[in-house]
Amino acid sequence: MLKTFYITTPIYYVNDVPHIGHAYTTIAADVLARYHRQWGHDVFFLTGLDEHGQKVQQAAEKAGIDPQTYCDQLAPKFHTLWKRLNISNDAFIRTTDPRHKAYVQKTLQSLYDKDLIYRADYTGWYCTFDERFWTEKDVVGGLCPDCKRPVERLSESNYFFRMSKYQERLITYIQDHPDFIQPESRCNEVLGFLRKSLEDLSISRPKSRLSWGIELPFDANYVTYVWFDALVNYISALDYLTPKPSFEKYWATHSADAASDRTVMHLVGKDILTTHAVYWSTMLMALGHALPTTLFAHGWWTVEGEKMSKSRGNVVDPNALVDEFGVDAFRYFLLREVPFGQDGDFSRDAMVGRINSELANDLGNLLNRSLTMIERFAGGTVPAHAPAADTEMELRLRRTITGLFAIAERHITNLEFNRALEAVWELVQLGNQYIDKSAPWTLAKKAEDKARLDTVLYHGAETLRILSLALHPFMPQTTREMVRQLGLTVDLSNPSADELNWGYLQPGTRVAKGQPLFPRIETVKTQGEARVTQEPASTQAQPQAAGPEHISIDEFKKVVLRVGKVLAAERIPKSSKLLKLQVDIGTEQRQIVAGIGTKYAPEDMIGKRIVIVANLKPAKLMGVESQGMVLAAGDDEVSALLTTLEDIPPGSKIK
RNA sequence: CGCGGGGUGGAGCAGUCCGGUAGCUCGUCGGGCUCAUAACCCGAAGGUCAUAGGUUCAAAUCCUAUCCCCGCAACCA
Repeated sequence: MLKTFYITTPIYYVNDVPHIGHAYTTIAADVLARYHRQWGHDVFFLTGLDEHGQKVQQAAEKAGIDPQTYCDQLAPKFHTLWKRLNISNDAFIRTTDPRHKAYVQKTLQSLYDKDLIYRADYTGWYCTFDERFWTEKDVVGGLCPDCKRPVERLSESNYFFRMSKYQERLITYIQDHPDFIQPESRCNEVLGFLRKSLEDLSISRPKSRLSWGIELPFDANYVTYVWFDALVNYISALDYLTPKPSFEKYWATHSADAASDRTVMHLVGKDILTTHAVYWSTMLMALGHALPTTLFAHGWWTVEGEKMSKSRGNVVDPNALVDEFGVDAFRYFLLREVPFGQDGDFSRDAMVGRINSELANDLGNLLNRSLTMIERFAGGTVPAHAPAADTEMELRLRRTITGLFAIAERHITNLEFNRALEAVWELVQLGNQYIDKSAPWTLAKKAEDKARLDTVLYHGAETLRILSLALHPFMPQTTREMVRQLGLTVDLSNPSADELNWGYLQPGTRVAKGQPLFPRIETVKTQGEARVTQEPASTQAQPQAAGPEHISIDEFKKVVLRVGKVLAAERIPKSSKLLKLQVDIGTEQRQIVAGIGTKYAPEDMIGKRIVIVANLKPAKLMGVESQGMVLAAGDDEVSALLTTLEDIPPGSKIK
């Protein structure tokens, strides 16, 4: 029976344009899909968008359009990017698809009928932003532990999925299937999470506060929780798409055994591991379905050493990178640079380094020099391998080639893309060494070395053909160009058995040398340091908006500023930057907490005249009351305190 | 003692679980080659493996303590 391989990315939440993280998961999934197709497996590769929920509703409101229009506008950004990145997904689904909605409702109804969903009253702290309730101990200082926004006390009647019922079964399952959740550290994380007692999951939201969702089939006053809706996509798509991918084929009959001929693999970012490992797994148990074979949580990218965030304006736009470096260089870099389960750093220097050294110098140059020699020394057609002319070098090259696919298979099966590529590059290097040691340019000078020359040229070309096969899942476009230049018209995505073996390349094939695969990216040398031209064009790189709007003098007068003299100062324990100041402001003494500890030592502050906001509402910082605010200059970090030019008495008014 | 990750030749990393010649890529230096995208190949230099103790015949690896860095959290009022 044909092996099946069902691979999914998360369906991405459409509250923003796609960034490098989306591209990363999707490219990894694409490599796996292409790899398995190449080996003749029956692959279904699903990706799509998650379009319901509060955040979409809010984003749409902000944009002044209805949620569906909002989603319709954003969806093409993803869809188009996947096309540009040569993503070979079999379907691109959206949760606002009526067929998906119907399936979710069917699912909800069946769980309700089995009494696995029940209605109950719940009172708790609710965070609007995250659309979830928090327990008493989670909520610190009235703030959501996740997003730090204020939570509100809310009591409402909701529908709950009996998730707690499956806790023990899930723990046992995970322990019995060590390959289910990967990498191992993430598996331990999930088991750690499951040590706490699992509660039932609220899977409804009253329409009164959230209408943008799928209506519960058994209560029209509610829509379903966005995660319930989203997770179901992994099975709904198999059912409703046309032509029907078939749930029976890709999922129902699969066993959790990794050696089975049915594989179901979810790739997710580490941030949504729990949702998948716990919510989705228990949902599947309740539905009576098998769990996925593998749930792999990959790492996150930082950018130039910093966390990527919209506020920092350093969000990497995959489109800009493709524009500048090309699709395959981008795909290659992401998978080569960092082990898939770990966090990694994206930097231009690192990317340019890999492109120049590995793609241009090693791989591209190998093709270029090989073809040039075939043109120059063999009249432009692949010469025949003369077995009698073999040396230990040819044997070694062929041994490496023969072993390559097995090594690559092992690494790709383990999702160790970087290792698979390392293994391929060993062959690239061996190819370059082989040419150097064989020195065809010398052989070409003597007629009696003709057989030897032909053998070397043939081995060079055939090595490149094998390389194009091995690299095709990673760099589909480049590898097609490689075989084109080798004079072949093969379909790398669906090779015949012969093509996978040494010796497929026929003597007499006319090569078609073309442009270098990867032109070197020239850097500007500045004081011995390699620098590349420019930072990537950021989508946010707009000039600072014209300053804040004007206020009236009366508005300014609302702020009471006074000169104060610091009487005492001390660090607040366990705080990195907070100082507690006792300040004389003439009429009284104030205790002020200031975030200036990174710049000023407490002893430096004593006796200093400072400027404070005297009528600010008191607030507690790390449990310490602050009755005012010290004025200081600086953007992110405080760089200078304000004081007065003359020594005037504390309490003096500032106007 | 908030949680977590980390400190290994100039840079970035592997090795640490299961003690026993410190490895890879880039960079540097020297050489070779001239088919090739100033590419390729060969060789070399360069590390008291954060620090201090301890266990051991033997420690980057195990134990203890300390210092430093980076995320996250708590705080720029």
